[in-house]
Amino acid sequence: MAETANGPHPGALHLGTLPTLEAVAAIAGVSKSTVSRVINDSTVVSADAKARVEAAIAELGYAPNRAARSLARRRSDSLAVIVHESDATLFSDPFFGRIVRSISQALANSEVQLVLLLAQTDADCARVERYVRQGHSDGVLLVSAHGDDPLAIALATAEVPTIMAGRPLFDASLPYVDSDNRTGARMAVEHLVQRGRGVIATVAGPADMSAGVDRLAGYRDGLRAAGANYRRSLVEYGDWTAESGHRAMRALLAREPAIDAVAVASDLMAVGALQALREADRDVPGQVAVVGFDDTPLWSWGYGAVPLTTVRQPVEQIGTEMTSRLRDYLEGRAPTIDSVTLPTELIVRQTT
Amino acid sequence: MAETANGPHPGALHLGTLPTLEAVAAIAGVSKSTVSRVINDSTVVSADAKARVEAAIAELGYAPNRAARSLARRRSDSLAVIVHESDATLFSDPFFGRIVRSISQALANSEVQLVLLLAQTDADCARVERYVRQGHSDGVLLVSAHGDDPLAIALATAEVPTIMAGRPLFDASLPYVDSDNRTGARMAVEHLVQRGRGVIATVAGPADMSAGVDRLAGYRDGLRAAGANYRRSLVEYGDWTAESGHRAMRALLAREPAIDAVAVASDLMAVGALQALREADRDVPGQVAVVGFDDTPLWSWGYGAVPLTTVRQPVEQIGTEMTSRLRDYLEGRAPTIDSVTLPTELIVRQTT
DNA sequence: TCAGAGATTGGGAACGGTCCCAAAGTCTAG
DNA sequence: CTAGACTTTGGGACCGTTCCCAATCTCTGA
Repeated sequence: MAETANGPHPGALHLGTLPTLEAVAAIAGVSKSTVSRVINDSTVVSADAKARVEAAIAELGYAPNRAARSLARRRSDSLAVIVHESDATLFSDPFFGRIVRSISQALANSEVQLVLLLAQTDADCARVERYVRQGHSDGVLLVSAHGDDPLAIALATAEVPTIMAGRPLFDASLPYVDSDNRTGARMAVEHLVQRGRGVIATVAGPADMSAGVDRLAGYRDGLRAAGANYRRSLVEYGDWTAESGHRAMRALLAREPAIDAVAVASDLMAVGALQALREADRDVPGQVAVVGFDDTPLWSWGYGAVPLTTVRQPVEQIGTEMTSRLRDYLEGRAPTIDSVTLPTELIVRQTT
Repeated sequence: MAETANGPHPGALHLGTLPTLEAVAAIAGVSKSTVSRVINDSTVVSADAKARVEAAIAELGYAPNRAARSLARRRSDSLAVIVHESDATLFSDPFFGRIVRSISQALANSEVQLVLLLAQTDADCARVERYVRQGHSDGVLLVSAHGDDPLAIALATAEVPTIMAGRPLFDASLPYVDSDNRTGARMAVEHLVQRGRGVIATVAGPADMSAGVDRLAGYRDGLRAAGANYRRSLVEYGDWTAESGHRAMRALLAREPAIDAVAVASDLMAVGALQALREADRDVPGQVAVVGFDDTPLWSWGYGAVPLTTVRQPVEQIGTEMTSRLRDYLEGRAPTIDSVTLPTELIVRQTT
């Protein structure tokens, strides 16, 4: 440490030679202030001065120093994307990747940086919370696996503008962007009813996550709407993994062999369920119809099975919507951050 | 813009109240310099002063302002992770997520931020290059899908310390961390030979990516080592997707129905190949043995098929190794960034 | 002709750290 | 007792912006 502090820093050598605002001012023959005005699109600059400054900027390849700007503006021009998946279970779930990618894209043509913070252990959470609390980023996009995320609660009490992906279960007053899980699940059941299925089961998600809870509620809505013949609900819970879907489907078949349809709360669990059905020699969709949820690109195509009928949720749109809402607030275009629920859509393929 | 510049910035309100180094100094009854020394672990501070400063820091909940520190140190304390996947094909590949996650973890208990930059279009690339060139981050971790990535070439010529995931095909002088694809593929073939297979084909990756090229070379190495009976190589190319694996496997079967083993250059392509074999009524591993490559957690477990024998590459280790090598250089612990090739490992499951 | 309004511009004090340099204090050896 | 070395401390310039304030310049209308 002492060594690097004294000697020149090898990786920072090129930084010293970067052009500054002063240099631009000197070349353009104006003051720092004027250059600053041009950079920040202030209208009170004469066309002449503006042209000279722009020429100088182009000549030098100047770009403002972020650190200096942040310091003066007292704003970091960066947003923290916190991904909290305490469980390695969700490792293979492309949901996180898709969300992060869409946030990144939404930020692409702005000056705002995306600082990615992954939290898995409790120690990570504490570190992340400290980081955010210290005002190192202007706002937070929280992508959490959990309905009762302690991190969410912490951020809700801190004064950091935050928006979540997915409705928090504990009703903090944190704004969120979610997809309409309940209606989506209801549509899935209605579709199964229309196909003439009589005994409709479900593999539900965890009861401590809003996506799990809402999709189960939608399943029940669907049964209720279908009338007296559908009064009996058949529920087994999974944890989003394919194995859990496999296990749940076996349990359902054991409980009620007459099942002729199942609404599964995620595509990945549906993959497991399909495997269980194959092992039980049930033809899909001949004997049992299956609907998934998510429309995960790969799995929905049905490798190792028939292309999956599923409910699509607009994952990318969740990311872009989160980003724009947070930025609208930060940049004063909106007085508050409001929650929103985006529509889901039934995609009929070959398992129903 | 003018509006937010004049009025108070809603999202930045809390920033104004954060404790500063001066405040700490005042409370501890020492100078700014001394506080700075304590923060930066300078040894030339008396135990007494150090204790007082630490007490003051704890009392105020002080943390240094990143922007101010960056400005003074002329260093950003952030690393850019650039993910360049020009092709949405690779969308579902968890490789990128795993790499990013491991980099993040490697950075977890340091003060270094991870700034994520995703590039898909050419415009993205240009923007990313500009960003990096301007010295906004101390170094770059480049995770690229392409062997001849223009971004890589640009960074190689720029003076930004950079390390790549995967050997670049064009031999820029960029350092990289890669896994030993060639040896891995050879081990796969040797294993098939040991199992008594006689006609061993391969589904290769793209010829313009080092992973594709190296794994194909390893396949050929394996055949050559197996002797005269194995002189004939059977190659079809895929593009890492399951569909392409499916297509390639069908083509191989058409060319040579006597195939009794196939080394596939990725697990995902192996999933497609397995599907093709199932459609062709070949029993796996009875009639045809299959080896994949990657050991992708989900697919290797064999949903919709038998658990896949495969070659494991240490994806997470690639991420941590990239990070530590880059940091060793940046912090003056290493004079240069050296490339390294990490060992791969054959994981025998049930498809061979 | 000239006051006053409006449009431009420049000067310079922050912003919150780092780090060079010199001053003050402490100790050892001659 | 004191020069010289070493340890510890404080002062203050500087990093590259932003933005407030005052100065200058131009133009209009009485």
